Amino acid sequence: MAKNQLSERDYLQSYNIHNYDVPLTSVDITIFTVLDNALNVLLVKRAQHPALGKWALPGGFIDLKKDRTLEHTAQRKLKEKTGVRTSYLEQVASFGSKQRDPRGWSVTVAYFALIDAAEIQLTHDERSEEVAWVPVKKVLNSTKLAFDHNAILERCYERLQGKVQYTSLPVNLLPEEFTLSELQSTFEIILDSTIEKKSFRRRILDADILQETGNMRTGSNRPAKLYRVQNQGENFMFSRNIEGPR
Amino acid sequence: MAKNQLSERDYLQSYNIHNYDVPLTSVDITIFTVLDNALNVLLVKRAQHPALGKWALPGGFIDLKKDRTLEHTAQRKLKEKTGVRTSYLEQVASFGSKQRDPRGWSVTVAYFALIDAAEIQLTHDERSEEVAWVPVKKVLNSTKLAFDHNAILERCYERLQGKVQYTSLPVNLLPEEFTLSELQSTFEIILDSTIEKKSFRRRILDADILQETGNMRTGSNRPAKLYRVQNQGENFMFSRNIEGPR
DNA sequence: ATCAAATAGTGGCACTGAGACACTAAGCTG
DNA sequence: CAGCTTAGTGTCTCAGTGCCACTATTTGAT
Repeated sequence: MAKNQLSERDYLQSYNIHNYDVPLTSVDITIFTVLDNALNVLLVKRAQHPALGKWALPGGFIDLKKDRTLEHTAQRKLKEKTGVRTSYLEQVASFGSKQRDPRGWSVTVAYFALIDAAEIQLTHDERSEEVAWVPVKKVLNSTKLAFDHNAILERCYERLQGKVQYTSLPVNLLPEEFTLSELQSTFEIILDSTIEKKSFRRRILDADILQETGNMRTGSNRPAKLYRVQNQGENFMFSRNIEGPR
Repeated sequence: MAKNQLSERDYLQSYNIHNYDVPLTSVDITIFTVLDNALNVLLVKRAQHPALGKWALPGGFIDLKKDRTLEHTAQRKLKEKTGVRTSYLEQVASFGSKQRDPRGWSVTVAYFALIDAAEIQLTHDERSEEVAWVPVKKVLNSTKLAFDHNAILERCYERLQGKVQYTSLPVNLLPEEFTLSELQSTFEIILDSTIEKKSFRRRILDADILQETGNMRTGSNRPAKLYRVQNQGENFMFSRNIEGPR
């Protein structure tokens, strides 16, 4: 073939993506937080076609100029909605099909993020989209999101629940200092089940994830030790699944 | 904005993807098999620019006409190289950046597949690419694959090793009937470590994944019971990690 | 002061599943 | 029949967890 006799340079010179049929490619983020003892997710009300007026996960197209990597795109989206820069961010899966977007074949790369709601205020962004925290349960039970965002949310939720079985991910939903009870409660909210106190404490403490800050949380009863994450934030493994008492 | 006063129909009518800067989007597959007591991966020698002449994971662009979903694209690629239709196929992650492809911003969705090498013969395909099984270890140690395919392979390998800790995935690398020793050996090859025989058998058997076929594998010593997968193939969970003896 | 309520945190036993490893079982070969 | 090889088992130990009752420390009401 003639093509193969071209040098790579000449080939690249003559290459023009606009000559090909390519899918739309975007990034969507499921941003979780804990609010009022429930796991919430950040939704935006679409201010543009398609699916105008519907609630959706925040997301959008890759900016070929500004974004260097997919993760960068995700971080940019996160920042636009929440103002948060540092946060736990993990790629979950990509969803692509001919059907999922009325504009045609499209692919979206889904991420999930964990943030401490207390630290941020939602950003009504320039396109004046509404932004809101909504309980995950409520969304899954009764909200029809734009595109296939229900399916994406479900997958992110599954992933979160799955990882919480054997990692300390939930620390990312709390402020820097927290008590073991607060942490346990966060685990319970995500797993939607109770955890036996002693087992939980043993596991967390034995895993050497946390370090005492020396401070105490005081309230209307016995004060509790405050902890912070040990090894610069990253998640850490346990040896077994967590199960609640029968 | 005027745009918001359009009906969705009019908006879609006027929408043309060629007016936007979009990334290239493709699908790549890491096809694993066990050959000569080693985990092998299928590589193709690129017959086209870019990276002409380099070894790469099989993959390619989404066919917007023929492919209905990403998974369909992956299956098509798998079929083109191996002729295999049914096989374990799992999406691993997407890799996207400005740098990874010299043609510009590109995203690839990586899958991995497990097949029984005995059942297939490699297809020297129409573009006359060379196709070969190569030991994973060898590739990771000493082969510079095209694009970021080394990183993709590593991630797929990690995912495989990870899942083998708590699922019965390796059954997908074996023929329909197999002995427990063969299965154990497959686990060991993937994990690159030995597993204690009794523990392995207890776990697999207690997990209720397998069913005896009634047949025996005979050889130059005591015959072994043959098993097949119980519940139509899907993987199944164990309760703990597998660890080799010290 | 004292006591109750509430949450923090611990002691300690039972159970389960995995590691270890020696043992038995059943075929083949010479 | 002895000896090799691989299949498959018996059983002890040990670690991590479930369970649940117990102690500890605070606030606030009486």
